[in-house]
Amino acid sequence: MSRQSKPSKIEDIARMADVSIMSVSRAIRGVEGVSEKKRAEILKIARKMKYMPNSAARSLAVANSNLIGISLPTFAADVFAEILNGMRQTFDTAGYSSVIDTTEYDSEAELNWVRRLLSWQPAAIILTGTDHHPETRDLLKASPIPVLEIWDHTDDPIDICVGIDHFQAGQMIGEHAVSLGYQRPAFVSTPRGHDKRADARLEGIRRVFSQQRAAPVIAARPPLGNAFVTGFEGTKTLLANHAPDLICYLNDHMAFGGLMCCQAEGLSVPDDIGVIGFNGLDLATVLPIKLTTVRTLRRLMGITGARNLLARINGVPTELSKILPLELQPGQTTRPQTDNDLMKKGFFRSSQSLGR
Amino acid sequence: MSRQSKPSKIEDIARMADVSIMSVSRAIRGVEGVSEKKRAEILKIARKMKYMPNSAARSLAVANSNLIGISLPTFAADVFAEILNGMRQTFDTAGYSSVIDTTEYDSEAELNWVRRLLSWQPAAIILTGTDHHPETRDLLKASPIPVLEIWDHTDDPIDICVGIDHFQAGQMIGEHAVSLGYQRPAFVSTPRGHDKRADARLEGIRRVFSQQRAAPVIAARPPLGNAFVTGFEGTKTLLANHAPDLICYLNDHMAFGGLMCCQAEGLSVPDDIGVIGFNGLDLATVLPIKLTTVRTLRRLMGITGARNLLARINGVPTELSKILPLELQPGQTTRPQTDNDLMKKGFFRSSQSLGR
DNA sequence: CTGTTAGCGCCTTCAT
DNA sequence: ATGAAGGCGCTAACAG
Repeated sequence: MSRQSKPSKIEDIARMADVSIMSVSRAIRGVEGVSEKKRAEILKIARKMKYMPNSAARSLAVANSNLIGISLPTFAADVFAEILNGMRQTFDTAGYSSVIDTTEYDSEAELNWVRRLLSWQPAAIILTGTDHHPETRDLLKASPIPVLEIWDHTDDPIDICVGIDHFQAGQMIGEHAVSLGYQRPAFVSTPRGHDKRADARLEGIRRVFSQQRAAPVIAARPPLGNAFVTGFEGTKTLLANHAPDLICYLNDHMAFGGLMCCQAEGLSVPDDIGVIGFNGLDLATVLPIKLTTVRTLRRLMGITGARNLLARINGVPTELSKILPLELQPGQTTRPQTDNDLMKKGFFRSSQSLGR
Repeated sequence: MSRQSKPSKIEDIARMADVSIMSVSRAIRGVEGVSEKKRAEILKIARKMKYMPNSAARSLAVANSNLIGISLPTFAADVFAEILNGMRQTFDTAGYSSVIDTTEYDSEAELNWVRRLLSWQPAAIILTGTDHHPETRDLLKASPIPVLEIWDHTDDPIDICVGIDHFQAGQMIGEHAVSLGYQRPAFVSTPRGHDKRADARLEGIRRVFSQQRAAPVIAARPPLGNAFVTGFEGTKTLLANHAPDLICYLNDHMAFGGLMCCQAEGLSVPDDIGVIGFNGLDLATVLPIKLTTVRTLRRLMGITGARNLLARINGVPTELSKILPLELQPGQTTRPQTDNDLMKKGFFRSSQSLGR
């Protein structure tokens, strides 16, 4: 096939339309400074000549671009896919393109990617979490580029952030578990230090159990892998070495793997053991029993983050730090909260009235 | 915070190092033409001055970039995430950045994205499937940019392709089902025309059943949504209106939703009804019974595609069209193939000996 | 090995 | 409303 000899540039169009280069530039960008008549004609000719702008040239001239960099830990988790979806839609309609990176939870990799991305003078950069390589922070702090940190929350963001409070999420789970009377909780997570948010949630649970029950929380840390599988395997080793009456999971996928393991081990949920997930994924809606979990507003998070970031790009003031609410969703994988109901009604008091 | 006054450029470094701009350019790019002594010194100064290259300027000068565009239907499917992972790793280490798009199965959206992307003179473009807007094809055919079509297969790719034969996959499922003696098959899919690959697989199943059993295949097409949920819902309406003895699913996630539905409806799998998935996802490994499915090599597909594409970018000859193998994995969600085993041993013959 | 020259395609600025 | 001149930062191509 005849591969296009040479793409046309605005100069070619200017020559064809018998106008100056500037008129073409203005016409194409849609800025004022050309009569409507001229503009229409120029655009017609541009279309006929299959004109395609050169973003590099434009970017060089204006010292920025319509690229937005997005760094995620991984694609292998619906959670980030959903956040991403919410953002991409917003950016896409605003004319931005997404340069995406997956760090696999490696801050060095993130740093290298940020470096490469900055060379494109992107319109903005989005990072997952608030835990980055110090040089990444320095680099971004020193640049005029808007930065959004998403999913986690901090009082000291690089620029702006939208997320949830993972420690509080852990506390929420802990409070609920305590209110249901659980005594020997466990948490199936990822390798230590791998995911700061996971660690924060575990700390939240621990805080509550240590304060209100003086009980430890056993942490199981299966090796990395598919979430369903790590949930399954983590539970298996956990049950082999301990006798928890409740297992909390890093997320719903792992909780599902855990449920399958309990079933395989002949344990009945919630009679023999309780299970709590995290995120409130759609997966849970098809299960025969409703999963106790914490609902996170992932899509909203993506949309909110994108909106705030766009505002910042356009110089409009916006909230620098936004925390999204969490909602504990009691299900059938934990024991019913009869006692708790009674307590609420004031029949008797328990340790619950102590905490927080 | 003091936001960097003005990023340094190679000219600044040249001045500092007391050499010409070109020496700096060569030193930084790592090309020959500078003495090692000079290079070392230049790099040291560059680091000290926190030099950061300007990709737009480079791109403008050399008329290409190290951006690679990747278009996927959606993130909401592990399948594409896995393919993407395989690719990204390869590209990343080769120094490319990924500009990613999700079309949500809309060819117009894909076209618009391709247009925007082309303005960056990317090193390559990757599209999912072989079914595109005609203008997308024209645009890409006319450009000198390498194009990879992935996941599906065609004899007439835009440029090169790596994928599987979805029609053959359907036939594989059909053959297996026929060999197990199923008579009233159904297929739970997506809305008609939404996903060409889904349609191709259905056709493959239909071909086999019509040839070897003169039996139709009922197609259920639940509205779009979460795969687990659509699998569940599609099965529900299917069972309300028909009495299939086998349900094939678009993918393992939907098959899982279907299994949950069967359970909810009081049907025993595989005694009352058979279930076949697609892809061989890790999810299946944690289920109490092994899912009958077709294994696809998604990660390999990503890696192979990336490798071939890199070769093409570098002008090295590579295979233009690669089909990856499929493997039917018999599981416990379809009835055991005793009869079939007997047939293999030659005890008696059946319609099986007719086809193919 | 080193430096000079002349763009790459577009946009800002300043004339008219 | 229109156009001319100059530059964005970098790199081929050529000259020493």
